[in-house]
Amino acid sequence: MALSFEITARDSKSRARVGRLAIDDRVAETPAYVAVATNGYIRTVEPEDIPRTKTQIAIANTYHLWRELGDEGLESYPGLHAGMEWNDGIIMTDSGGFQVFSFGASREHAVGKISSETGREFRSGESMVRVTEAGVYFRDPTFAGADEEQYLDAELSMRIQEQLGADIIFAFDEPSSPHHDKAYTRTAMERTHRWAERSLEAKTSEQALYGIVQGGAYEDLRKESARYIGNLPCAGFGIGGAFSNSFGDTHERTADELLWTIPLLPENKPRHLLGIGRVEDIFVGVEAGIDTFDCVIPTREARHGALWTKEGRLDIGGKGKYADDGGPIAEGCECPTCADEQVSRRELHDLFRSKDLRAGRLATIHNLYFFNELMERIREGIREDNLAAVRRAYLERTGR
RNA sequence: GCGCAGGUGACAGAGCGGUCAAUUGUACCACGCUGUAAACGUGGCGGCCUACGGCCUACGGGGGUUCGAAUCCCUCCCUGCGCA
Repeated sequence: MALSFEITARDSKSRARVGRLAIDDRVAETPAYVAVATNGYIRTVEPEDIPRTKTQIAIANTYHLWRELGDEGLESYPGLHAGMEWNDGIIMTDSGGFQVFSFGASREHAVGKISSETGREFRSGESMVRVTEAGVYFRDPTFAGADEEQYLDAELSMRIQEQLGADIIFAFDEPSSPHHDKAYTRTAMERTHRWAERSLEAKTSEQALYGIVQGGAYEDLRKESARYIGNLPCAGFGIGGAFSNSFGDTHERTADELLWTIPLLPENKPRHLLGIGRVEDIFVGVEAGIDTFDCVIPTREARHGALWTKEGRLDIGGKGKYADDGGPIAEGCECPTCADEQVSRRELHDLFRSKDLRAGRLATIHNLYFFNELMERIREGIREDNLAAVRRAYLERTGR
């Protein structure tokens, strides 16, 4: 099993490129959108739906699968391709590094909320993780085991990722947080570098390992991290700790971070932007030279009733006006939901309102298709050296 | 006709002398979601106003008791169940 990456076209006005990412006979054309399948499946969607959404790559999560399956469950896990009943696509696993942030720093400034799943109230302002040089302790009441704390480090992350059997795996990292100052951001970045070395060292499989660049919003740190990680013998590179306009950040800042980082990474290896993004973000990333993106937006927002179109995001599940709208979700959309099942805005709205589980599936299929089609258009745009036309087609009507 | 139980905001359903414009859920409205503790979360939800405060109208109708009533009493109307 070996990753190959071939650049087949370039944009003359930006760093955008078209590529062919292959792992054995699994192939993805890039730039590509990666569907998020945290727990080893894309929520609400059936295995047979995946190819119909033009999805080429999916990403599952080490931490959440470990939490769900436990050590024993992992022993007998048949692997993600079997688990997802999806043999043709490329599958990645995130290392669990993001949970260091989402259970940690992101909670420290978060607004309190209640999980309806567990009925448990999680107070904001309390980190649930303890980061040490060796690894991270998670205080997670929803963990399969009954232990007070769960310990995860680079070596264990590699072992779990090997058991999960994705094609591409990520180094264990500590994402930078917009809540941290420069000194801590440096500390986390340097730790991430050491953990990347340990991840490479610990890996025994043939899986392609991506190192992760951190460094937050600081130019010197980003560059330092890109040089460091870029020099490691990784199959590809992830760029982490980018939040676009979340957490008070901006698209411009994301663009800056990418522009500092990417020129320092090997030209002929794939680059993945972790956790981003929305349509505007995709253009920013592609033009900066990103090859793959993963983001929960298409799937999560679909379940929340929001449908993505060239007119922008429509709150079909939430807005009463769609009860009287018999039109298609998106004019001319060729997705299975719109073209095959011919679901109207009204029908979808009614399904959401009646809490019908089919709503999430239909919406998820549409959104995934929408983003995958966007990527297809972007590839065409780069090949034709007219990315601007694609940008116009997607962003003009939303005023971005 | 008699007996019993009830009539509370769009609906369901708490409250049972003051801290009640009234708990909670649903519905509805607005907003949010970026390596998924999210098929979810936050806020609003009688009207009016020179709105971190005030005024009015409100707990089936009417009338009482009381400094004060959604809460107690009388009466009328209505609903459900039981007996005729």
